[in-house]
Amino acid sequence: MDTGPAPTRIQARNRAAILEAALDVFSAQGFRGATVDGIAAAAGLSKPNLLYYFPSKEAIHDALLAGLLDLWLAPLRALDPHGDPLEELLAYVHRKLEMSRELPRESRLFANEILQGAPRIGQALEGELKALVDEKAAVIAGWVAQGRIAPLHPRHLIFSIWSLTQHYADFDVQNRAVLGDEDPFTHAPAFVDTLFRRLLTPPATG
Amino acid sequence: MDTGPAPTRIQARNRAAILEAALDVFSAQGFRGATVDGIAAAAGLSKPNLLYYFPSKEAIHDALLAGLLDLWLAPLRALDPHGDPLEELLAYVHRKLEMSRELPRESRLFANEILQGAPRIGQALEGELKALVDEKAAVIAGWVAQGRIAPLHPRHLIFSIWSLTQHYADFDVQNRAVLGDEDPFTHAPAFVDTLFRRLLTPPATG
DNA sequence: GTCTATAGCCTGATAGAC
DNA sequence: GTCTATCAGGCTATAGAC
Repeated sequence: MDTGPAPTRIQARNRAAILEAALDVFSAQGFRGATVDGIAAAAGLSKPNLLYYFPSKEAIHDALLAGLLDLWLAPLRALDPHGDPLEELLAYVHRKLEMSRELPRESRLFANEILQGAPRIGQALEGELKALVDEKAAVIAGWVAQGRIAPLHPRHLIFSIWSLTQHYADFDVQNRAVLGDEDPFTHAPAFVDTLFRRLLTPPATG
Repeated sequence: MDTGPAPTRIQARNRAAILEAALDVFSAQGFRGATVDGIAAAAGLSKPNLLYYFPSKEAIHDALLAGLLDLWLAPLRALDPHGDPLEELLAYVHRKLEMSRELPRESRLFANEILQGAPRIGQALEGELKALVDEKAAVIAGWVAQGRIAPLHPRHLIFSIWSLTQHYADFDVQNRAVLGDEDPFTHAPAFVDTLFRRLLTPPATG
């Protein structure tokens, strides 16, 4: 009854520790910069032991990216076509900014992958990502057509939300160098709120 | 008269070819992902011949980054305190966007370095970059105080200009995946122009 | 100045004892 | 399941001929 292939508690724990350590290392050093030894050390395992759980370095990386995409798209997926346009979009912006604060390693892992030409998730970008953006861009275009938000290019609006919010994770080192003692996240929420409020609010008719 | 250490025409040409090739390779694969062999092949030289011109792989990378920082800061440096605020800032935005279009490799080289914690240019960020941003942020704060542009956090404004414009270089693959056949740069200038115009224009007084 | 050949190191992955 | 020991390949850099 206990000799089957059911995953042990230890197995689950070690797999999780490996993925956690790998996220640390891959996001900070990129795929090529990372070493299996480094990941194993960070996970508290020996190198061969790590390779008992994952067949290769690439398999660890793939497992991370596969789990990441859904997490990354969730906030956009949550954009409600039947909600108030300005509220929905601002809520999306704030969720994304919160993710940059809480999950900067995930953001950097993603940025590393895109920056180097998306060799491992290019297909997902053209498939899953494009489909979702198409769907939500149509919603935004509808809001524009109804005059409920100011006129703008829906897909570039989405790009601007991605770039502004993820910048606070991906370029954190630079932001801190410029700001000195001030934490970048102290004023970021108010700033992006102001920016998108002014961008999206249609001019008062009269 | 020709036995001195004066650099030959061939020397200058080969050095330039190496830096050009290195920019290709480093920006696409990161420092660790790049190989000296790959750079040498792209430059049309043998590996030992390349190492005759630069003592090490790191020396090539350093030479690239050193030449890059001034180029990268030039548009912000050109912001004229005595010009029209909205015009000056929009001109800055468009210069940066133009650089993303014309020099995407430089943008990606920089992004790779920042993303991985700026191990090689951290000092320049806290020195040269911070000093320039401090200076220009004071100019922007003055414009805000005079009511010539809408109130906002000057340094976060600068962050937003960086992130929005550089996004078109660094995340180009993703943008193209989402847009399909449409070139990202077709509508980018109009979009960022609209965005910053709405952000910066003070509400009409009445 | 440019090449071939190679030294020496690092790294991903495996063998095999326990 | 976990370890020590090690292989095999790829990499940076150098030696030495031309």
